[in-house]
Amino acid sequence: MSQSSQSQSSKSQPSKSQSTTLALENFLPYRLTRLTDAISRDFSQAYRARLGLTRPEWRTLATIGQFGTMTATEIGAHSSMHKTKVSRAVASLETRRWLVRTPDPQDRRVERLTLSKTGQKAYEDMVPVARSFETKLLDRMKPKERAALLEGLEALERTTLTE
Amino acid sequence: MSQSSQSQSSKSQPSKSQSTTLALENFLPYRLTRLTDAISRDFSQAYRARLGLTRPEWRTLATIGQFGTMTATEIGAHSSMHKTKVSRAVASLETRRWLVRTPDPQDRRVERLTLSKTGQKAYEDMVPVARSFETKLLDRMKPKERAALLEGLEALERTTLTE
DNA sequence: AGGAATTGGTTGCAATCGTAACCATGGCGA
DNA sequence: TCGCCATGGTTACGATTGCAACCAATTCCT
Repeated sequence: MSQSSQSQSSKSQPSKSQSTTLALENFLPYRLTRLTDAISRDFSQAYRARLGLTRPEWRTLATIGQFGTMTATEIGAHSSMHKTKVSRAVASLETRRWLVRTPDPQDRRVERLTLSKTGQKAYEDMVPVARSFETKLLDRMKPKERAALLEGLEALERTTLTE
Repeated sequence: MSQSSQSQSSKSQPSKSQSTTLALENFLPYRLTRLTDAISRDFSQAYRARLGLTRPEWRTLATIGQFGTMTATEIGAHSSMHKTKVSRAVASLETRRWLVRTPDPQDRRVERLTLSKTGQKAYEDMVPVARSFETKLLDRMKPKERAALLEGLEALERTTLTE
């Protein structure tokens, strides 16, 4: 599925003693980035091919699609994106006419962002694609493994993310 | 630990029906990238602060440190990096005099890359740091969760990575 | 033996990204 | 009400990235 990462050279053996050495291929941060890069690159192909979106644009679309109307700051908070990324993604979606800005009458610094009809269509087009991508990913694992992954991820998120 | 990702807006509720909507925060590719970004950013701070290395440079150092002597292509294969990344990282480590290139007498396209004494020192300096980073990460989880994470990750790697 | 295709590695270029600086508005205390 | 800090959002800039093109050396095929 993923051609993005090269294959491991499975034959080469360490020439240094175990204790002085770190096995990169077993190192958790490395494993996570490698896995994540491959998966998110595969998935990004889906929305890039289908909608011509970049990743920040997809996340922005997904967030507004999920909640209906949001401010740029809220989008950033919900999709873990820096505000400059959100700003540029919003600008790009706006020129595509997939979203509309309306000034907030209460606070003129704020812009309320809403999907246009076209943007909404695009979102609704992508939801089943995303769902099936995730399903395919999980369905290749045994039920026990799948459960383990979700439990483990949740635990790691709990201890790592929310301060 | 990680200030890199913003906190979730835990109060906002979806304004769309469940079925038409995708909950980004539960979407596996999103969860993985968010988690991975946070972790690898935290870890990168460690080697950036200590050694002044970028991520490709750290991976290169780690790979040569692990195997002793390698070619650029082998480094890329073992650390999942594009050859241009490896090329630039090697060049940078070379100007620091942390590694040495020696031409391969058998095949003059190839360069054999070895750590200098200084580079070796730097590597040996980082190994315990990396180990303790990983340990700290895992030690905050309950044993059962830790086991689940590792089992789940392995399974996902198995079905996703190795074609 | 002698091109054609492959491999190892580097470089140019355009796109993307994060940091910091910035502008405008709003909240707040004296 | 005035000044000051905080907030929402955009932009300029340098650094990093991936892709494609490239050069040199090797292997393959006939």
